[in-house]
Amino acid sequence: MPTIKDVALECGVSINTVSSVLNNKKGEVSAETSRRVLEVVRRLGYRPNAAARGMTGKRSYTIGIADRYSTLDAPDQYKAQILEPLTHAVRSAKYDVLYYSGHPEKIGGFPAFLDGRSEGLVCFTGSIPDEEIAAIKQSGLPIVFIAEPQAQDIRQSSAYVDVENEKGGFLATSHLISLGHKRIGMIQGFGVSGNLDRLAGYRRALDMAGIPFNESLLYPEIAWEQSPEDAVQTMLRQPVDERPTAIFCFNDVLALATMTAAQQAGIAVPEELSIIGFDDLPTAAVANPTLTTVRQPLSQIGKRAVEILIGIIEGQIPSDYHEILEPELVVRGSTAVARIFN
Amino acid sequence: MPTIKDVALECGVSINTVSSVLNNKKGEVSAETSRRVLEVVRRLGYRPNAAARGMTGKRSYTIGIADRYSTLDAPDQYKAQILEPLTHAVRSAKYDVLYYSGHPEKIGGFPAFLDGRSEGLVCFTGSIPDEEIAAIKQSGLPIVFIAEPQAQDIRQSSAYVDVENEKGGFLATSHLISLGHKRIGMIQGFGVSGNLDRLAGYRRALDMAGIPFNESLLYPEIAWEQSPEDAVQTMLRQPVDERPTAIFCFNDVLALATMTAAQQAGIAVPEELSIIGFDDLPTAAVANPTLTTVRQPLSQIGKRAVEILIGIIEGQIPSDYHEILEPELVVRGSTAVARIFN
DNA sequence: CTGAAAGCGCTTACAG
DNA sequence: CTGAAAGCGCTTACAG
Repeated sequence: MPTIKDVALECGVSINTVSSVLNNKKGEVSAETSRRVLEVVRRLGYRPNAAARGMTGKRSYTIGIADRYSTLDAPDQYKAQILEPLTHAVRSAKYDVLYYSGHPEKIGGFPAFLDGRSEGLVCFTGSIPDEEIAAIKQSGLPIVFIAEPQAQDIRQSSAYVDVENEKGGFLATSHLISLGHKRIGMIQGFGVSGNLDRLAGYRRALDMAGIPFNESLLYPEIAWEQSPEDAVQTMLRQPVDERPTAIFCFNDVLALATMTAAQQAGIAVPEELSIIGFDDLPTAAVANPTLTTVRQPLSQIGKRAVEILIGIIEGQIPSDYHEILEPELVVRGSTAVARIFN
Repeated sequence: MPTIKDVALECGVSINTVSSVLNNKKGEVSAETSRRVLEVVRRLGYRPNAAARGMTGKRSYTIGIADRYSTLDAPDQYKAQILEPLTHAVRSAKYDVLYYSGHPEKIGGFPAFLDGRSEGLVCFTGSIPDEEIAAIKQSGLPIVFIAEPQAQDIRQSSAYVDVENEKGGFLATSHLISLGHKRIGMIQGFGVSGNLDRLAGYRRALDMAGIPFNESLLYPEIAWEQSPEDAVQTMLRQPVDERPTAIFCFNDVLALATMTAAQQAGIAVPEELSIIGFDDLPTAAVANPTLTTVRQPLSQIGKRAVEILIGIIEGQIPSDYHEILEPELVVRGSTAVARIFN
């Protein structure tokens, strides 16, 4: 690859002159010289080296995506739904997108996200360990979280985009209650504070309906991830008048796994067990039966995250700006009127 | 952000020592010093600046995506289907993905793809002007094209992944012929040589069936992109015994547009007009009627492009390697036995 | 309007 | 085992 020196030599001018031409320093270079330089630049196919420019404080117009790599990494519809509009928005703003592989082994134990190549970061909260989140925050790099960070101090001082989780949990649970269900289970997620809010919404809906909260109907995510079949079996082993007739899963992936496991165990969905998810992934609409769920506006989340980040980078939006979007109940085929004895 | 100097100062060692520790020069630094350096690195949250590293010839483990930005840029399912597995494959290999916005205004007229930030490029052939493709090739940067490049010299000397387009065109047309169609139109795409191959396959199928090729049944893409309705109307204005009873569209987007336009014009699909597309985008399966099409293994294309590119970068695959994948006929609801007088 | 010099943050031979 | 020096390719004041 030719360097600025090659161009200067070929033109018989100094490298400063070439640099001035390329950076549009108006009035500092004669039209004639400028023309000649540009011609050589074109002929040689010269392109300023981004690393060298970066060293001199030039902007890179690059936005990084911070997401932790994992070898288990299955195709993740949740992220894919966010990433597409996100990338699109970045490109529309004429920035580049750097998607870090996020592999921890790469250099020491430090998040590569801070390697100076990006002017700002969109961070998938749920997939980054808290200590790295703290390090990223501390660096002062502009950042927008997708889903609110767990730690309160970080949350308050950070920009993030999220759905109103408490309301989502409330909508889901209220829907089940409106169908006559009284023993409503919940599969709880961990790791992100949004999941606690979904639980809070679940409890508020029960309260409002005068249904006492029953801790034994709360199932931890972990068991379901390891083996949904076993978890369902365990749940069904409870006496008929104690087991749930409906279950609210903190996300669609788990809801779908639960549905499959229940069907394999001979439990009809929704006739014997109503299931409601959260997210509204594309798969939810084509599952069998189709999955009732609480919709997150994922594409809006991706788009807004970028717009806010660029706003912060360019100084028009405060760095602790948050945006909370509305969840929406999407009723489909996996929930039905309660039929089993209550 | 702290620099290597800060770390050295804090440790009371020279910057070379810090650098040696960070780059794992075994045996060159005492265990004790190393430990101390690492401790300070951690405490300061120091992260080597990628730009500075890049300047000294260090590898960046970054793969660039060359794709031309356009303001029209609507969500593009074709690219999205390729990009997801592509990104996934890059991350699995522990490389980062740099998705260039590709906006031409950015610096002079030169493809930013050559700015030195990537070790190799995956290039969407169809969306990059030929002159830029030539510039990219000339740079010597490892590159894999998605869809074969038009210019023969470049094609022969380049690595690319593509579907067997001629065979795809043959499969599509043979399917229509097997349903009894004789007047089979084709909407032709331009810009990429693969489209010529699809046309060649169309002609071969006609030949084999002894159906004479009729140029008036060839419709140029451009008219259909500007206004599918008008194009359909023009087509239907032909006398009943001259207009096509079936049409092969070079891609699904156009096939879907044609289907909608035909329906709006009161033409029943597939009863009065059979339509077959190419690609098998997700939308094809949920259209009404569902779209018969020739499937490209898009996710395989994305994955293989990356694997080949990394192979080239790491010297295990020749830089003119090509891989041609099999197309597959997917029969759905938009094609039916010919009923109109032939 | 043009050129010589310093410096950005790192790594890599090369001395000690 | 550790440090001083050069250099990567650029840009930015600063002289002329």
